[in-house]
Amino acid sequence: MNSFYASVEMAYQPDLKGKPVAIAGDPEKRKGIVVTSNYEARAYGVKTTMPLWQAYEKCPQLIALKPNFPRYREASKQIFSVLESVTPYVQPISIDEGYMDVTGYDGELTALQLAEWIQEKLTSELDLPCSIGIGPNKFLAKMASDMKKPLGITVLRKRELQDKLWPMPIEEMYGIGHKTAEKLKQLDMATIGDLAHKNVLTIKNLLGVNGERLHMRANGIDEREVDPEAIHDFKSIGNSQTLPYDTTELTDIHPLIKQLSSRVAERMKVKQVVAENIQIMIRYHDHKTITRSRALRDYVESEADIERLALDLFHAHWTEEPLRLLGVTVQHLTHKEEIGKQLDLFTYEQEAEKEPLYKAIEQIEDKFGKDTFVKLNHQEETPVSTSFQKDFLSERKKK
DNA sequence: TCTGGGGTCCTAGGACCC
DNA sequence: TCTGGGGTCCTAGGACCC
Repeated sequence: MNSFYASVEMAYQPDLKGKPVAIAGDPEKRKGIVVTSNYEARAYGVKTTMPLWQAYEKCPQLIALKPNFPRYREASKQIFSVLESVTPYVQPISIDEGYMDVTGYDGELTALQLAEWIQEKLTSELDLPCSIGIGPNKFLAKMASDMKKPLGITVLRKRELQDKLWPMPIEEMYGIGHKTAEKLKQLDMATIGDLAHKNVLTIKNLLGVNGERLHMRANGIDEREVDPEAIHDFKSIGNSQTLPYDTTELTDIHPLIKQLSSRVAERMKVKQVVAENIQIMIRYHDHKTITRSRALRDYVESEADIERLALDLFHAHWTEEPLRLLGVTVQHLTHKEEIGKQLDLFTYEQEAEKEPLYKAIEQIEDKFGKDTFVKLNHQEETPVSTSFQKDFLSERKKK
C-alpha cells in the first residue's frame, strides 16, 4: 500500500486530500517522529523517521495526526480479504504488504489484468492506493512493486533484469541497508548489476550466507514460496516504550515494567501461546541499548510471572544511569494446544519427584513402552531434575 | 528538547555433552 | 611437557524491514 497510514486517514477524512499530512507520535512524550507521510508532505522533504519539529521546518502547514492503529488494522483486513477473493495463496508480510502466488489462478484474467482489477477495487471501494509488482518470484515482484509509486503496476521478467534491475543503485535493493551498501561500495559495487556480476565467493567472504543470498537475488533467483501460514508462526511478542523523560526513579520504572508485561501477557493470551524465554531491553539516556534475556525452566504466560521475571532481569543489569526506554519481550513460544499432552506430563513428573527414581521409571515404562526406557536409562545417575524432564519431554515430542 | 515500535534472521563466543 | 572433533543450547549484539 502507498503511504498506508496517511492514505487510511485521507480515506476516512477526505478533506485532508491535497494537503500535506504526516502520521506521527506525540512530541510531548518524545515520540514525535514521522511514521508515514503522504505524497504532498513528501514533496516538501518530509520523510519517515524525521523528528516532527524538523518536518514542520520543511513544511509549516503540515497536518500531523496521531496514529490510529485499530483503524489501520481494520483497513488491512479489508484489503487482504480482497486479495483472498482472488486466491488463497496470500502471504501477509505486514499490515500493508503481502505476496500472492497466482501460478494456479485459473480465471479469465492475465496477471496484469488481475493486478489492474485489484488496484481498481482497492481504490474504488476502500479509497486506498497501492502499487503492485508482478514477477516470477518474491524478490522480483517486490522490487517491481517499488519501481512505480504511487498507484503503479510493474512487470519484471527475468529477461528484463539487465534493463530494469541491474542499473538500479545498490542501496535500493531489498535486503541491503546502509551498512551493507557501504561495504559493497568499498568493493566498487554501486549498482545491483555490479553485485550480480561479482564473484560469489567475494560476496560470501564479505557478508556471509546473506551475501550468497543477495548475490542470487541480484541474478533473479529466489526460491522462497508464498506461505499463507507463515504469519501464524511468529517467534516473539514484545512491547517497548520510550519514557516521556529520562529517569532513574523506581516510581517511574516499576509501573512501566508492569504495564509492558501486562500488554505482552494480553497478546499472548489472544494468540494462545506460552513462552520459555524472557528478554528485557534497556535504552539509556545516551541511546546506548542493551538486551538481557533468560531461558526459563517452565512455560510462562501470566502477567505476574512475566512482570516478576522482567523485574528480576532489570535489577540484575541496570547500571542506575538514566533510562530512556524499556522493553519486555517473550520468545521461544509454543501454542497452548500443542502442549496439552506435555502438561499432563508435568503433573506426572511432580509425582515422580516425590518417589524413588526406579518407581518413576517403572511408570514411564508402563505408559510409553520399553524403548522409551532405554533412552532414559542413559540418565540413570541423574536425579529426577530439570535436565531429566527436558530430555524426557524432547523425546516425547519426537514420538 | 534528535533519533518510535513492531518484528526476523544471522553471527559469535562460551558452556556443556559425547 | 598438552590438549580432537562433532554437536546443542544459551546469550548478546547487529543488520534489516515495515
